Amino acid sequence: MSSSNIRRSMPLFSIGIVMQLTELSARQIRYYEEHQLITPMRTDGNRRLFSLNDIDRLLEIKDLLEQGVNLAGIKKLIIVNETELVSNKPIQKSEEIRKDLSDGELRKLLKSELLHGGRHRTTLRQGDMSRFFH
Amino acid sequence: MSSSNIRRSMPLFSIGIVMQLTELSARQIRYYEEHQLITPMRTDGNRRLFSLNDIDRLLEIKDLLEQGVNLAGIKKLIIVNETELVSNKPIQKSEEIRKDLSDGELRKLLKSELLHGGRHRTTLRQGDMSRFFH
DNA sequence: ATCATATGTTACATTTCCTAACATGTTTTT
DNA sequence: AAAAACATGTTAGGAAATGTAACATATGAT
Repeated sequence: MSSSNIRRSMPLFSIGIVMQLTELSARQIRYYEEHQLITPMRTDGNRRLFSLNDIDRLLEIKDLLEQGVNLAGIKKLIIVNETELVSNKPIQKSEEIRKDLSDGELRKLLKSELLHGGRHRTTLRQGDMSRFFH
Repeated sequence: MSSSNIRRSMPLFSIGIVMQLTELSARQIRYYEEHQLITPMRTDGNRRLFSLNDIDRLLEIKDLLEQGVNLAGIKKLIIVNETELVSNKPIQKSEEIRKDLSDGELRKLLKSELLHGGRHRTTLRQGDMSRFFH
């Protein structure tokens, strides 16, 4: 870790200062911590201590919230950004959760669809069709 | 544009078929279009026609929604992904919207904070402090 | 041409997420 | 010790995503 990163992650600020710097309420700041968007250090007396990275993160959160993004989305965006910055590599296309449909099933559906203009009731699971159209 | 991309963006499917393939309601699909997450073609009679790209996009939307991301967040994530895929370059750090604080103002605050442990009431706009800690 | 079905649009009802407000106890400062 | 700042918990209110329903238009089959 570079010396600048060490400095930027050094716990420095109380929540009161962070409130002023970010114009967020204490409630909001704690709420974002509760949802693991920031993880400030703690003093012996259990007070939060925020680093410059925490503050930047909070400003980014505030920015995205004002654009209507919710916490779940912000979390993903932050992770993407960090992965980017670290690896400098393209992001892995959103997890391939799509359940597979057998080639046969899907070909039949498509053929039927294209021929008849579709008037059937087959219940289908979601599937990625990219294999069929290169 | 490659021939495969042409094929993947060819308008093929009615909303009924897309409902089956994605297990989304028509209401949902139209809602996502309303919020410009997809832009299917239209027939002369104003019926929607979806491409394979539209379907993949819808599956991605469904996936992210199930993970709790709202539409604003999905829009940003999709844009990020597409930018990635096209440029294959790291993403630009989320727009530098942060209003500047004069160096003097901020230095004064930090000094006061570090020295006194902060007991002041200055109203501050949000600012990026990275200039002060390299 | 007619009929049945799919789709389009619009409006209202319902549920979940984020914020605000308050209460209470603990730590820190002076 | 008294005051200020902070921690945690609970509660209530407003906005977003979806369901549902009503009615009009388009499409395809016979």
